[in-house]
Amino acid sequence: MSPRTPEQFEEIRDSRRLQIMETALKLFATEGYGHSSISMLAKQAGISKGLMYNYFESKEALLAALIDHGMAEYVDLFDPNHDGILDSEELVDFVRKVFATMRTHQEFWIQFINVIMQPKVKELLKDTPIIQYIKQFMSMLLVYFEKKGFEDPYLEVVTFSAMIEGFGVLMIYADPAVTFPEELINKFEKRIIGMYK
Amino acid sequence: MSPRTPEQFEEIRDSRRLQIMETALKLFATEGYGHSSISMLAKQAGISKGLMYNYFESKEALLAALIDHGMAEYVDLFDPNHDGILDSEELVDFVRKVFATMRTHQEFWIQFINVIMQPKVKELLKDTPIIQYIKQFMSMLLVYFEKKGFEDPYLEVVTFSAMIEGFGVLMIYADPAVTFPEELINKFEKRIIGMYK
Amino acid sequence: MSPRTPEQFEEIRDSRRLQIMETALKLFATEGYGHSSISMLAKQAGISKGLMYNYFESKEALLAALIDHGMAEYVDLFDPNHDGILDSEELVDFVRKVFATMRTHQEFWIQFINVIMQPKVKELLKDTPIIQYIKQFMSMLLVYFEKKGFEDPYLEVVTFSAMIEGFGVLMIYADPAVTFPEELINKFEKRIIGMYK
Amino acid sequence: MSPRTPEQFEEIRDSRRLQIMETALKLFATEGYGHSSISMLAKQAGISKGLMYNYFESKEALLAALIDHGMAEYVDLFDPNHDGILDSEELVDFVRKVFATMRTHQEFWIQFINVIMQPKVKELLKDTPIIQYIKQFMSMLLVYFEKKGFEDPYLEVVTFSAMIEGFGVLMIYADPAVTFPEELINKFEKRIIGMYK
DNA sequence: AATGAATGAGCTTTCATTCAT
DNA sequence: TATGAATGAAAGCTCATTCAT
Repeated sequence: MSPRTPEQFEEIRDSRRLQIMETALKLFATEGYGHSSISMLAKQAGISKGLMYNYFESKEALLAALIDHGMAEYVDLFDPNHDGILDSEELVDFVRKVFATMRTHQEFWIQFINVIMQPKVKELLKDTPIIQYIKQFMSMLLVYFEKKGFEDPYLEVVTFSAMIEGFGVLMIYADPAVTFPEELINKFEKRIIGMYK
Repeated sequence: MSPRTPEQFEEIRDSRRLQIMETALKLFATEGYGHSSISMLAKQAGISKGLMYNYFESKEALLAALIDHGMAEYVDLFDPNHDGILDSEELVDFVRKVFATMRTHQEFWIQFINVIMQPKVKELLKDTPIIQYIKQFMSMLLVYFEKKGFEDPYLEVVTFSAMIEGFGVLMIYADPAVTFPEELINKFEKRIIGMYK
Repeated sequence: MSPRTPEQFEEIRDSRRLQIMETALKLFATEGYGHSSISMLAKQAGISKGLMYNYFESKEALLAALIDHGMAEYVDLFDPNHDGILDSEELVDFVRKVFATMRTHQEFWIQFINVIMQPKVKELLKDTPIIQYIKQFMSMLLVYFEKKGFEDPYLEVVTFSAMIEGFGVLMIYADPAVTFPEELINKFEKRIIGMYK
Repeated sequence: MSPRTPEQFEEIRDSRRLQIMETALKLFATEGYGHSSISMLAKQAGISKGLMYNYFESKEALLAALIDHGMAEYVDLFDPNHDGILDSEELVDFVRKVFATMRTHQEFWIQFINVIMQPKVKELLKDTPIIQYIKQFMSMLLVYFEKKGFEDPYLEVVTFSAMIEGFGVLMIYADPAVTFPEELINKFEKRIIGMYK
């Protein structure tokens, strides 16, 4: 029982933080941010109410951290860091990564989308850099489809986006007790790649 | 001097009910159900807090009425009452109606979708007949795509659904100050019809 | 359809008043004064809320009227108007009348007692003349028992009162679905008369 | 510095619970359950409104706890745990205990009776085991009076009950500022014992 | 670092009362 | 005389947050 080193303390702090955030994500996704109380959160996380405030300044700060953390997982999706130009390979890569994420983080993905679609949360998002990344990516998409010779590139951007987002929404609305069939995800992925690569 | 007739009372009630529901839809859509208080609702509707309870048993009952009413607008979309069989014409009709709705009730549509996607609200939806209608429609779609000779009809159902839902979500996430361009809606509609008629 | 005479109007008013009061007594007795709302009262009486205020200034005024009216039924019990002296015959008469009332107005009696035992109501009672009558009657009882040669006349007053009140309470606490057996009332009445006449 | 132990927390909780219940009993007795607000209760108990809900789920739950706790004081009165048979000594014991209680817990007794006689409260009582105990006790009384050779044992049960309950009610209706004379309680107790031992 | 009792602002809801008709 | 829509004050209750330990 030697005293813990500062590093160990920090590790404990980090894992606690993460544990709280995971619990919160689950809770906010199922109950909604507004209907989730700190009491419920503390109980589900197995900690005291007071401790939560040791890790997060407020309920809203917890939400912000949640979103930041969640977005970090996705931000590089939208950043194929070749300044401003999207090529065929990168597009395919983007699609693959998106669906890989959906596949491997299915539960997290659904919960996360569920949370960021809540009106209160949308506001918070506006101040987040990811929005800039997404807009940039859209512009790049537009240029890409132009170069590919699509008749109406803007319509193509919309179609492409709608298909991906729509698929995500379908997953959310599927019976939550059932995992979305991976086979289906594969096929849908292939279809999109086939359409736009 | 003479008291109001029952008809007059009914008229008053009906218009007030509608007024409250319209205000509530707008509020719930922008603030979220959980973050909307009856105080805010009353202020925006220009009535007293108490009056709301003269028309709806509770905040949740108001929400339920909202959903019922909103769904009623869409339920016949999913009910091409030719017992169980969907033909090409009916599918085209369905798509046209969906996009017509998006076009003409754009504001309502966006608000409504915004509301029904909130977690607390999803639960309420489960007890609603529309879910049955949608499931039936999906089955009919599957049969339709089978008959049309699509290689993987189930994938087609998903693609079809994803495109429509995805487009709806895009509208919601577009800058709310700006109307979604009608020209774009037209093109996207044509594309889907072209793919599946 | 000749126009109503003023007398007829007054009759209508009086019967409406009575009807409201009867409904209120029942309601207050079963739900408690505090838990009874004017809405419930109006519904049960088959009138509008507004009309109630046409007949009574307030909910409390209705309660006061109720008590006044109820007490009027009992006030002469305590007023054997032979100035200040109670004789054997009058005592018997008193007991008979009390039990006659319990028998014939059983439902009313129970409801009435139920209402006047509520704390809020007790206060109202203090300003009522009946309290004076009861105190006078107690004094007369004391003198009566003294003259009768009881060893401890004050104890006798208490015993006498306790037996009558206690019997009343028993009736209230008996299963409300069942009428209290008349045979039992008779016997108990006889016993008291036997003890004190 | 170091956090409170679970035992300390439990101690705090227990004493607070009791304090709230005592305040509530007093308040409900004087104001009536219906007319007592949580605000008043909190003010009189010197706590915040919210804290009450940390200890009791609702106003009604508080009332139920009150009754449970109050009844616990009396339940063994009605349970002379000799299976089903009441003898002379036990009856005397019962009477003595009842009056001892009235004497020593006079204020509590009056408040408690005042509370349980309120209509809203009677309903709650129905689900309480004490009712069963009282019924059993009544049956035992009946058998006891039969064995003693009383001409009409059922009438005797009623008389016995009426005298005790009636005396209790007299105490409640006596001027609340004045303590009911102990001498009188003694005499009345002796009288009942003399009648039935 | 950790607890949960305690607070108070603000929520949903109820209800006596008013008033235009 | 009669209606019930409408009000607003106050009720019961919830919950993010604080703080002594």
